[in-house]
Amino acid sequence: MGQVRENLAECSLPAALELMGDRWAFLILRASFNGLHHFEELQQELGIARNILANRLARFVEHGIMARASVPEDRRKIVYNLTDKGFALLPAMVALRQWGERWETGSPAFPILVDVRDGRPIQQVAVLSHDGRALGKGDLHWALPGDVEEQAAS
Amino acid sequence: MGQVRENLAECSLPAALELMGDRWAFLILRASFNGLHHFEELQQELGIARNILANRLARFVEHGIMARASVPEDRRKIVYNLTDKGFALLPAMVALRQWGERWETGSPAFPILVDVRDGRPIQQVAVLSHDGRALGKGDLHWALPGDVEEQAAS
DNA sequence: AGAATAAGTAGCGATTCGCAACTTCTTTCA
DNA sequence: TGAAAGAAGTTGCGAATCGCTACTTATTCT
Repeated sequence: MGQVRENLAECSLPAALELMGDRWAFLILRASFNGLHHFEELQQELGIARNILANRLARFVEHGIMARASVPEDRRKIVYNLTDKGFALLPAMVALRQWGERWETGSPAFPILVDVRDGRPIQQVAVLSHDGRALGKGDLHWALPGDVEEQAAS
Repeated sequence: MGQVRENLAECSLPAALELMGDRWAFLILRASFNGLHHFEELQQELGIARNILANRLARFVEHGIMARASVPEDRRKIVYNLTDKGFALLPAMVALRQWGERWETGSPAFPILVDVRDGRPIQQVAVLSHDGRALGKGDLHWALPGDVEEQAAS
């Protein structure tokens, strides 16, 4: 861990943070995941300023994590829905939320996410090895292309 | 999904975002995870403004995700190290990075994280059911306290 | 002693945030 | 059918934050 100095500029983390790296992005995402799809709903529930919300929604649409559609039955209304790309942020959001529960609020914070099939709570989001072991502080290191292919072949 | 309207105010996500919800927080965290522990190292590698970096490090220390210590051998130097609380943000960081790789940059972005035991790459960070199935778009819903205890007893 | 290094701090212009009021289009209601 | 209300923004403006550069302080090297 830490032997390889990653080139920070070419990494995908900055790209992700450009979109999601502000105080509202994940909250909007979660609200949408929670069934809020209209501008006014989001604005009132989150308490976000209207211009900021408008700006974020536009950026989300621009970046393809939300789709904007007007409602035929009521042409005043606009529906914002998560795309697959937007839904793919769920693990990051859940990880952040679980971290907050464990280390900040301390409480399990209902309602919780459960598997719809058996109603059981989801696991802690974790970094797992290829065979499913949870990897902790000393279990990880950075590898360059050559190293990995070599190991995969063995 | 979305039937239960979560009380957004009492959730732990805002608490997490208060600390990590800006463009630099996760980048500093990753740099630290990557073996950068000094002010000047972080500043030069990330290209972050000095006052902002100082401010973020102070906040991280204040919130207990980093520990600040002076180096006995060279008393000019200060070492910043991740605490367990800070390390616990790794799943969120990796999830974000993997999302960026998959949906933004498109490339696997070396170096990659591998299991130190067998050198194999880590899995995709995902939301898993109690028995380890990856849960997707339609596989989740929100549950209130009563629902969950009921299911757990069965 | 003098120069260099590490870790900040201070000043200041530029950007972003957040609040409140206003606009536009559409729907409902009397 | 005309007036009021609802939905989705937009605009203006003061406050806070960001980012760049220069400066400070303490320590170490030569």
